[in-house]
Amino acid sequence: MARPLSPKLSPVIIAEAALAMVDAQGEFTLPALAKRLRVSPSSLYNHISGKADIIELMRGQAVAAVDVAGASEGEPHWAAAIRDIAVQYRNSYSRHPRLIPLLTAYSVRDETTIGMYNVLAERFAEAGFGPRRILEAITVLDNYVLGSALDVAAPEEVWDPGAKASASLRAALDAGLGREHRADEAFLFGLDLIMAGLERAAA
Amino acid sequence: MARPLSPKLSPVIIAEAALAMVDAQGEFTLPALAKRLRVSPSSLYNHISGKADIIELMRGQAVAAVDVAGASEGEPHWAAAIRDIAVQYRNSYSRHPRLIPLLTAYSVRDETTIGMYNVLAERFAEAGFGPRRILEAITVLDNYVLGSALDVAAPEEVWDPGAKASASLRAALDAGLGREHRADEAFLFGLDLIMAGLERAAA
DNA sequence: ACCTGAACACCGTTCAAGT
DNA sequence: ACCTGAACACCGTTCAAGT
Repeated sequence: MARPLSPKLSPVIIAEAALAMVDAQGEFTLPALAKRLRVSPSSLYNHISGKADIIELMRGQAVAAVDVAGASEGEPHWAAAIRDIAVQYRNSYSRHPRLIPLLTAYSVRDETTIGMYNVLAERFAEAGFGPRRILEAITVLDNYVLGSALDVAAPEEVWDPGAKASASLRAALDAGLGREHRADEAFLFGLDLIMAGLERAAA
Repeated sequence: MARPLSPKLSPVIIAEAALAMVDAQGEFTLPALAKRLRVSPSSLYNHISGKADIIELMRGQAVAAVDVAGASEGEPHWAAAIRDIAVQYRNSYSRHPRLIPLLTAYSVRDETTIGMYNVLAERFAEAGFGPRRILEAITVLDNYVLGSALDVAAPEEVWDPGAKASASLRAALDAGLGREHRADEAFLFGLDLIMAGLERAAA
């Protein structure tokens, strides 16, 4: 064996395989990942610096589909452009809900994400917000999107309080739980509350 | 050794020690926890069922200080009561920011948290929301609070895009970053956007 | 009932050796 | 440059043995 003619591995190949494992099982180990790639665990270290590195690669993979440019140029209204980015951002993560808990422990260096912050900042500036308010607005959106993405990842039992539910909570749970798009509808509801508030703040 | 006259351990003792470790180091292992408690690792299993159990105990510990009753009874206006709960809830978590990434992988069975959901549901019903809207509103608040708590936990470098920052983003970062209460102010800004939106939705 | 020590299967990472 | 196999220190959990 040793050194094959064409490499069996690459950062992208590793990230894709790891993401598939996380999607399926909610976690991954280096031995299992190596086995899936028909490779020895130590081989991975020729392409990545450790497990944390793989997690960062998965973040990039998940978010790569976000089209910041489209929202930035095509859309004339700043609020509509920002809303569009938030929706795309959240949808990227909800395609890999079980990845999110792994991401929360690490910081963001992903280019797509930073590109998104850039567009958001420019759009908020265009709306007339000052620097400090811009940082607050981006923070609010980021927090909300990440929290909402976590909601998709959370098991359904999060919302099963057993016998301790009040009548109002019980009715609410019965009305919404198990609905396929429950998390999506709640996300959009809240996003529109936030966007409406930001538009009023701008005026 | 063996069986001391009075037990050296209890779930609360274990949870407190584990929380102290997480606060200090961002993680904990059973061997290290056992060492801190001057006990053998296997002894822990007389009081807890595993590592996941300890994490759930820490969640309860962190959130125990939330006073749902006060907000529920004392406050006449539903929106003010709900806002107060959200603030308390978020503040509990931000006292232990490094705990949050550990929590996100597990579901909630904590009594305080469920009690909080109950009060929220009742208050929203009082405001005239229907069951489905109630579930959405609680979801929105929960997502936002958790996302905001994560923001406290995140290292400051999350917001360091290096040379890739646009002028608007750069200015925003300079204006806000490093400010002691940056995360708190952003949280309150967004919370008030959401609450204002909910009040308009109720009317 | 509660603690111990030995044991198990596993993990992430390093490194000399091979081509 | 890239893969292997052996090795290391460590982890979470189980369980028979002790009192």
